[in-house]
Amino acid sequence: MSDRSRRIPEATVARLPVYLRSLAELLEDKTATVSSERLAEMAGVNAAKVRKDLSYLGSYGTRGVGYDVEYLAFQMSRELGLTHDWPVVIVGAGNLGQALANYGGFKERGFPVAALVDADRAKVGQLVHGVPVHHLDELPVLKERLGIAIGIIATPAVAAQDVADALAEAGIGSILNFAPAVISVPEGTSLRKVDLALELQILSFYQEHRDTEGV
Amino acid sequence: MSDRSRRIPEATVARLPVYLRSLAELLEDKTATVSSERLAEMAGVNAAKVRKDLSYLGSYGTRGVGYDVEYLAFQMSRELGLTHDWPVVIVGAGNLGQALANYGGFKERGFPVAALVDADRAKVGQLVHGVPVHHLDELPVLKERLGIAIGIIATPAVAAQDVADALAEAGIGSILNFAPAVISVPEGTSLRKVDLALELQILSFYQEHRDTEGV
DNA sequence: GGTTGTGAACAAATTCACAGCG
DNA sequence: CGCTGTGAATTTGTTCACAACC
Repeated sequence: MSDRSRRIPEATVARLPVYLRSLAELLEDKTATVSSERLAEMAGVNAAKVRKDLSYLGSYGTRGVGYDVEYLAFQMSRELGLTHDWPVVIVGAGNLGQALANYGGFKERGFPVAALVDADRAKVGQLVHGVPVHHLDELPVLKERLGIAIGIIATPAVAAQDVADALAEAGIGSILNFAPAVISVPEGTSLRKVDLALELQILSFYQEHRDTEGV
Repeated sequence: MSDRSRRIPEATVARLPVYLRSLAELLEDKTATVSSERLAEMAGVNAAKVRKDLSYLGSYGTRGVGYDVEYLAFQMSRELGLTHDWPVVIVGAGNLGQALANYGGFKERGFPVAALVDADRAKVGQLVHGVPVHHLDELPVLKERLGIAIGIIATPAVAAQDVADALAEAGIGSILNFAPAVISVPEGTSLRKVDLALELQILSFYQEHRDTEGV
């Protein structure tokens, strides 16, 4: 019996994109099938974890053979909701927001930056790498017109909570927060955070404790 | 008995910077003491977790009163190795590398960008927001001269493993990888990763499964 | 009385190890 | 025979609940 029917654990969800990236590489190499061992090596985890993770999607492997790369990639894309693009809006047209708008990796992986938004009216109307800057108040309109489901917060920390409120208010149900601040969102809204300096602080800890601990 | 002597769990280490940020806010407000309850609220976790986490650092609280903000902040900074700056080198002077060099949050939190490095000799000698671009081969020299202990990989995915090798070779023991690739590092080197698009892919999953699951 | 610090209980995640199937 | 899929065992992380202490 497969685990397909059960809720997929968060830790597994966070690894699926890594597997998908590995599968994309295998597709480019025209590799037809892949073992859990090989996929584990590519994804930087162990084989048991790969098999357990994939079992949550369904029984898509063949014993004695491995997984069909193309079929598995398709099933995984479907599960992740990556069979179509997700236009995103970046809130905050400062340094970080502009840099993110310019970062090619988003569009490349299915998340085109459809709009930039800022509270500063002096910035409205500008084009940042081809993306127009709108006023924060335009969020609801932009959401409808451009089909935006994900908002990226790239403002200073003090503004982050207000922006999160505005995004939720506009009906944008997924938020990626780059501001170094803890924010709360309404029930039903998904929230993830990326804190660039925080990662360095964690490295600093292990650097300081190098003798006694690895990571 | 406190847990001070024991190894601090990874999950706890990852939260310490969040607490430290909250303590910094309290210091600005001239708040003298803080309860686990209040700190939990600020850090977006629950109070039991705060107390458990802090107990790994030592018994720095006072029953019936709470924690002395300044003293706790000091102890935490010391534990995290944040009592001095950590100059970093960014490898890759493309879009992402330049954006990161320009991101004020690093210097502000004790990680000044001391140098940029690139494999492309055409970029060498340029100044990016005041930071000079050197050739990749200069890594060992820069490491010694500038006291660099942390390297940030901001290259395309294909170059990431080579860069990681070069960083390790140069004796840089902590690596933060922004390239969307799995890389391996020698025993004793600390590695963390930030994959911008991956976070969006995770949000996409929960967006797609909105009816049945929250996050 | 109020709040910490921490064992004990619980939950989540990982790894083992092997039956089951191609 | 080879490799998946998965229960069971183990490890790691979280939460509870209360004794200890100010």
